[in-house]
Amino acid sequence: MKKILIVDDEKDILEFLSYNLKKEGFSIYTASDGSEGLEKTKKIKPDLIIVDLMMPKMNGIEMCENIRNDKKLSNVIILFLTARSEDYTQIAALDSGADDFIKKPIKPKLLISKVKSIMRRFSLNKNLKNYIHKDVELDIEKYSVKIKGDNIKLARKEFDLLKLLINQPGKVYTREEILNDVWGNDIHVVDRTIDVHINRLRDKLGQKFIETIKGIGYKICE
Amino acid sequence: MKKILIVDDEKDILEFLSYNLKKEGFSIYTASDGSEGLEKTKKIKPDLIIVDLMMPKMNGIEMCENIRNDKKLSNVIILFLTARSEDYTQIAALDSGADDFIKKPIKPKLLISKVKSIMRRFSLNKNLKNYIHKDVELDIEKYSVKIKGDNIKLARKEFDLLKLLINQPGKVYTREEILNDVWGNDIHVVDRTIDVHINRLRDKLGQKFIETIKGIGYKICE
DNA sequence: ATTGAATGTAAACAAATTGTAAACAAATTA
DNA sequence: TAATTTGTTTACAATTTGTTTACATTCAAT
Repeated sequence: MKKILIVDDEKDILEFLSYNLKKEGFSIYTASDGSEGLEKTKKIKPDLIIVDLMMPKMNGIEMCENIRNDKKLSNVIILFLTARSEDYTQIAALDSGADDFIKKPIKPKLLISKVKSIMRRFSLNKNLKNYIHKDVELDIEKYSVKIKGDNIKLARKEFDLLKLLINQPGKVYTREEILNDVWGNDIHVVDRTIDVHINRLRDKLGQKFIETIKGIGYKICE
Repeated sequence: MKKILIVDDEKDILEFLSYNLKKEGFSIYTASDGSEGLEKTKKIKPDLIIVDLMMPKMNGIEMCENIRNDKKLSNVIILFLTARSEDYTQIAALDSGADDFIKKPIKPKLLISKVKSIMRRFSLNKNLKNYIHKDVELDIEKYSVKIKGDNIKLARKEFDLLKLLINQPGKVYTREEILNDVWGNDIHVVDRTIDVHINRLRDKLGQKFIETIKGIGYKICE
């Protein structure tokens, strides 16, 4: 289910947006200022953020810039809420990294169709995501892996395995999960095979990158 | 005088674009949704259409498809307005016949130079596009390839294959993608054929120009 | 500390993928 | 039509990748 983070200092607006978007089946998270918004963005990794331009403390623009400067977060979509009186010229000049704008007062129907259409289009190229964790960077489209900027070579199974694990660093993947994801439908392979590939990954990525959880499976160290 | 039709549901953006383009001497027409845009396209026959991808009702892509399917209108140039972080090389809009993209937030100077340059390009020649990567230069119109300025001769399939790959150096193209793009609709060819052509390309362009990603496909080295 | 299950690891082997040359077919050109 | 170029298939070699196995090591529970 798609996650949406809403950042606004006005409770009314938070509730209004939450209500309308929940109804459409999104999972909604909220924050009441920019710094809280940034924190939650890192923790929750939402698919889309709706943020008010005018907030006390860290404002929306700052938050937006912070997110765009963080490679790990750079895939998120950001929509700005703007006051009616602000004209497009001013907003365009900001160039803070927002994807689009929604004008107050917010009309539910418009909001929802806007959110849905942008989600739809972004989800089309979702499988072209890049993952970055610690020194390791992997580019799905280029099938390339970098450590501290240097390219290394992974075999296909190694790449697929890493791609799965790095999806959620810290999450333990059981052997069963791994087999289902990496080896797919009819698995005609002993599960110890995984261990060997993990081993080879460790040789290439460093021994401490992947942790063994005895009796359960493997995970990428946070 | 060149006619431009702008299609967007947001009044602000319509005004913003109108103002900036009128100043440059274009005649501007506007529409606020896809269906109105389609109507006006038929009536006015603009030289260029700027359309927002994010619209409720008939969206930009639909409108674009409608226009491209109408032979009488098919010469018009279409520019899409897209959200900032969308990867425009991937979105479906490309297939629907868009010619180029403008990212939000729109900066007046960029907008104008883009509009002018694309008008110029199209008035000269419809699809004159050249690719240059490293020492290799290919001229689509002349069907010619140069290495360090020296002409070399490629067979047609070799040229088409190179043209595809060089589109996005670094991106891995699977055999399936290559077959679809280079061999087209009904493919009656074994995919090993690709290997042979890759091989011949390597003979002519140097061994290190194209890289094999085992189990996946081929890509041009960055 | 002992024990036993789980995991690490190297080596051997199997399978898959790709490189390459050669033969032939199809298309193009003279 | 003949000659030449281009495209395709095929066979086999070379290489890479994937899997299993056997044995070593680790770890946690007793």
